[in-house]
Amino acid sequence: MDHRLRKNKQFSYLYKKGEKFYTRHLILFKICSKFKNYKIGFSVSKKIGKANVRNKVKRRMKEIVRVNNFAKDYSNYVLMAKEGIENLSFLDLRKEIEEIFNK
RNA sequence: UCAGUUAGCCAUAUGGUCGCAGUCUGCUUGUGAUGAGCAGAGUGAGGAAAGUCCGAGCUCCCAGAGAACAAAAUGCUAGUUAACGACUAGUGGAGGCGACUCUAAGGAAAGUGCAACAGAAAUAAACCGCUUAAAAUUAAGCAAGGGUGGAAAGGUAGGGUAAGAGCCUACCGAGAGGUUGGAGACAAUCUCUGCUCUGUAAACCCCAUUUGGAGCAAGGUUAAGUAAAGGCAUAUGCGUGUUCUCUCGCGCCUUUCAAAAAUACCGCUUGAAGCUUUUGGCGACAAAAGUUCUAGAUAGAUGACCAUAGAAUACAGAACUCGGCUUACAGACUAACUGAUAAA
RNA sequence: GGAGGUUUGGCUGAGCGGUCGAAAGCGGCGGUCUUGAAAACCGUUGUACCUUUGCGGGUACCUGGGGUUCGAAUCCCUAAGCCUCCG
Repeated sequence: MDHRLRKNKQFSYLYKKGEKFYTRHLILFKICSKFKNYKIGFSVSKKIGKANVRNKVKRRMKEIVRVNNFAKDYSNYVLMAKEGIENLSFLDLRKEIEEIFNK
């Protein structure tokens, strides 16, 4: 099963209609899905850093969500990174993602 | 040993657990169509992948040929290259004790422009001066010294003179001509000319050489329109820098709407390719033989944890593909050479 | 990925290689007016370093670094930041 969001349309739909949660370095958009499946997309803007930094942040977020299985409900998510996230360690990032999914 | 110069090379490795993206094979299954799932095998970022500063391939547009103009680029010589504004070897110039490094390096006597302020004067000659005569003014001669400036009529020394001056001589510099060496840039040397003619071309320009435009978001396949509206207009129009000539073709341009539609597939990775050896060349590089196939995504693939070794913690992530240039960078290693000190 | 533009004082924004630390406006500060404020009018106003008891004076700075030129905000090279566009 594919659990990634890939279409530009789906992203803009979530940005418009989704429910928002904030922490210091993250924003989470959430909306209920009509299928019995969850999907999650990751967004890291150019403000965060150069290409290799952005890739690293995205990989870490993917890894954390996959290992800890945070996204359980049948919903669609977009996890957006804010400035400053590139300086967090792996463990700090995990704490923060845990926090935002508990909200 | 210390300080340096140049060239090259590496850019963590090995093992384990979970996970990602293509490819191939096998099995299962499905759609209007492309497919989807599981298992196994094997592959998976860089020296700069970056900046996009040059040059090419490739694709589309420009109807074909010729001429002129415009615009842009390059600028010592010879070579290398598919090509280049790159590279190599040299020449001239600048820097360094040296190894060596840097160099947008054609033309100012084709023409035009500009040179603020200062200074008497800026391409031009007399402010302070010097000398002689006369006597406090003037006349004649001079350009050595002072001062201004980035630049002031070749420089230094000697002779000469009323004072001076290439006025004369020697050396240096400059120009013209010859000879020799070199493929050439140019170098060496000889003779002649006492030798006015600033700087700027990274101002216009002149000379020589080169260049059609856009870029893979190019463009194509499937599917889907002989859709609608407006403007110009039947050759005096349009045809990708402009103009002209000949041949030729055709209506041309703009806007809006529709479809899963910035979609699916192709383009997409075998290429002026890499590696090894030999030969030619001072070198850039070329030729031959053998050998290898080694990313191809499209919200965009490499991460997390543990162990061992360790100097490796930097800069940094392919997006059609090559050749360069430029910029960023923790460090490790190798070779050759230079200077200083010490010892033999 | 590709193509282009731009950067000048606290902000906006002119600027012919020389009189330019730089026009003009907004803003700030001081004054006039007012019981007080606003508006209006008048004046003034960049930063850093050095020097001076102070007034004042000098040097550097037009995104950073080089170069051409006697002289650069302006011309050339190079790097950085910001902005726009694409079937």
